[in-house]
Amino acid sequence: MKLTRKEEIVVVAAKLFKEKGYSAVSMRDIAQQMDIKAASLYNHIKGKQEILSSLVLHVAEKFTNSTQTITSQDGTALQRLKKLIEVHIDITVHHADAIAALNNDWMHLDGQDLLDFIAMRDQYEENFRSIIKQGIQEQQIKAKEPEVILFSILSTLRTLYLWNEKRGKLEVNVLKKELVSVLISGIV
Amino acid sequence: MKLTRKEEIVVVAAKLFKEKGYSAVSMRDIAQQMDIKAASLYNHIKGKQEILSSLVLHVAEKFTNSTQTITSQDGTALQRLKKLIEVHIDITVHHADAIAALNNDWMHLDGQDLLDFIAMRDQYEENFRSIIKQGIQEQQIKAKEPEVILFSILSTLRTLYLWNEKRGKLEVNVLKKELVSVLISGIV
DNA sequence: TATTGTAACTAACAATCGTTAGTTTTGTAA
DNA sequence: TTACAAAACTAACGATTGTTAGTTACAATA
Repeated sequence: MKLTRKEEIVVVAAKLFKEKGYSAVSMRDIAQQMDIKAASLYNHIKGKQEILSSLVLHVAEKFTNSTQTITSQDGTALQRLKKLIEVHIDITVHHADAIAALNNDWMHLDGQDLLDFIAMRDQYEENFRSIIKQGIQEQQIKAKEPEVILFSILSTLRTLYLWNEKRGKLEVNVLKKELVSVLISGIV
Repeated sequence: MKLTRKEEIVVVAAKLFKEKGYSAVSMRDIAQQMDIKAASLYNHIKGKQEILSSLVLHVAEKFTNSTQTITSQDGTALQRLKKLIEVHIDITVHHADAIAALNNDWMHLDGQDLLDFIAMRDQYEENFRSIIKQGIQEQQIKAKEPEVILFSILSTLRTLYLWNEKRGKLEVNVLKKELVSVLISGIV
């Protein structure tokens, strides 16, 4: 599929944001990477903020929709949790750069974009939390602090983008299987 | 213990860096937070870079020294792993803001500081990795991909600083016990 | 061929950046 | 009270920031 010029800009910017963060990347940096002048970017985008919000909100929607779907379908808590991990890996593999911005640069969103993001993130976490609590109630999951379990799994999934480059040799399906096993059954 | 004026600046800056990242925080922001003018900061520090390197290198040394100590002492792989998690929690609780910079702003170090940091980080990871491999060899740890186990535990520990605020009610010793259990024995 | 839309350009803007120089205030010790 | 050092100040610097205005190059369409 062919990208529009705007999409090209967003892709290039995402790669730079991942390296140095949103604030440390100038419009001139982005332009240089595309072999044009900074002013030319404005033929395609409204401003720097629009690049960030395109990047972050798009992938945030993916995550929120995924958890929403999984929560609404039936299945045991463990089946849902497994599915959640797998979906997370899929999205990460295909949108690693955007996830970097989602993790590290979301606070530079402004106005309604920021509010929308926070709402989506909260909803996402709440869905995740309810699955864990369901699992504890059904005695499929150990009765540990739900927040400790939530945090532990979530932080691993969120940081997966950093590790995706070094994945290299490891095939996606193997990664899914191993990570599901480690996160759910532990390492002993 | 009373802080020097320089240390005060570093503490204040760390808090701001945590919120918006190193690049998005100006010297005027830091000065304002201390109720002085930006130029006055330079009576105590050489520049913005020095704030960052004080912050990051100091806590990086703590981590590297801890793993080094644990690796050099005797004990089974699991005992070491448990100790490693506990030490990580201790450092996080006392230096949450510095860890934010260590995680998110290390790439803005320059020159020798950057090289020193990378060297310490690599050594730290290598120590961690060797403990896991030792555990697999001794059949105390499941024969999963070592990198998956390493990454999974490490990303949880590294992101702990984000979660430390919400910890609130949860006492440190309880957190240690629960997190060790979740990371090592899983959740089922 | 003439027209039109896309996408590049040059030049410049006001604002903010980290930082320096030189000066004044403040607190402490002689 | 005087002397000195610490720590603040004002004013300004050159560089870089995101962005705008106006113009030009080029390809597709009528």
